[in-house]
Amino acid sequence: MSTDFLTQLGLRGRIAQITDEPGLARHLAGGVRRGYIGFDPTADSLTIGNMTTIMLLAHLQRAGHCPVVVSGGGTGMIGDPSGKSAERTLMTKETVEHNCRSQMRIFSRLLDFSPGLSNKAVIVNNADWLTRISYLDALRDIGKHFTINMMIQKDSVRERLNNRDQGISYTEFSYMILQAYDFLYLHREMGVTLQMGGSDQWGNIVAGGDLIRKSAASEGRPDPDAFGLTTPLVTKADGTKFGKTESGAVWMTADRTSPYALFQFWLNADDAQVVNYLNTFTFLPPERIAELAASHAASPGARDAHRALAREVTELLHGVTERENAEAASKALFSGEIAGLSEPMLAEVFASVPASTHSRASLDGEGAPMVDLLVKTALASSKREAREFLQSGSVTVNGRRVGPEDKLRTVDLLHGSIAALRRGKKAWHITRWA
RNA sequence: GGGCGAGUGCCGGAGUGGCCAAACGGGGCAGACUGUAAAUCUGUUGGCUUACGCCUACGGGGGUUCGAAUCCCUCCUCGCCCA
Repeated sequence: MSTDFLTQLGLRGRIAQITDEPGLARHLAGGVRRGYIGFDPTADSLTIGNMTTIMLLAHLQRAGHCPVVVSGGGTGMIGDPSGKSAERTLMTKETVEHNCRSQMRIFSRLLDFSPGLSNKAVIVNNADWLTRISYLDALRDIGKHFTINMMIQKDSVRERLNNRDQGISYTEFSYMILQAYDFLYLHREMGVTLQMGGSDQWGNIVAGGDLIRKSAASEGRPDPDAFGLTTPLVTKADGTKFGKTESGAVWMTADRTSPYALFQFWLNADDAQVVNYLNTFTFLPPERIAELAASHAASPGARDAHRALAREVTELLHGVTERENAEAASKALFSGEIAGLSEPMLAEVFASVPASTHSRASLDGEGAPMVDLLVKTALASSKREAREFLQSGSVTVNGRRVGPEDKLRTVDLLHGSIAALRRGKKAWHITRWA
């Protein structure tokens, strides 16, 4: 199809580790291959952290291969100890199932599931096979191939073993075996030969490959093709957690993170990371990214790269229309000149910004105190905090700065019905008064 | 099953009868500077109150005391060691 899968990922700096690079390259060149990534059903949506690995599948498909999404309905009932400092609470079966189903809508945005396609994307749920194997079979057929010695070498396990306050349960300890079995099962039943994931999954991925080889060996079969590839975990410039904002994680669905919020998130990306993000979260060709990098280096203040990043990702996840709205809102809001906008234009711009409607009568007489308004619109979490914001001059109404004693009156309304509240530089809330 | 130890705010982590809404660090938020960036500096970070102050909080419940995060009992959870 297009560029070779590994080459493409290499150009983008998306490869952390590969089990057998030359081997995998040869293997991929030899035909349409199937590669999979597992996703934990810990929520009914996925975050942009998960997006980094979904993009691996997307690139795989674009290179002509077949991506397989494994929804962790089975493993999700156990919980992966990787990267977790504490034992997790088990989710109910119902929650896990609901989350699995709900996540499917996301994959269809980035992967092509068209029935006619020869390398169409496939989605499976590992609950389908994991819930069927018996404990005894698992111990005999799978457990035999794992030594405890090897398992306790794993970083995530070792950390928990050495931790004075947090142990690891047998349940989570066994997680690796389940994930390895996934790979084995997919290899046997669907001809999947590649497992991918974030670099924190390296241990689990290697274990899967080992299991495939060992069980083939024990049955006297030749060495099967089983490869592993991991992608670097995305971090912020300072190496801290990525994908968090004031309101929590950045999600891939509009019900949790609005297209506008998503757009803003990328627009505000650290300079040092923009190019990396472009490579990771967009399909823009490396040449185009190089151009953007050059333009950013030449004039960082213009933030062409940020804008391109925000546009690409928002469009990818929410479509053209939503992206246009988000972009228009962003532009209007931060140019500061909302007061000059026409009413229909305002409506369009604000469609993607948090909004609420209030009773016009409450503005009569004295007017509505700003303090209360900030709390009502959730721009402040308490009156005390609201006062703090007002005092420090971080709040504006329709572009005009307001103080702790100020009240909103009918005459302040834009077009007779709208008050656009802004706290700090980035937090907006539109109030309508009817 | 037995012995020992731990459970504090978003996180880490002090505090071991009143001076504790709780040191310190991180994170968050806001302000300044800028480019809706980073770094830096400043402020702030349980709730109500203009404020004096009040209320809720240190795993759950009960108790001792004028007064408890701090002492006692009990339950829960977790860790370590022994079996």
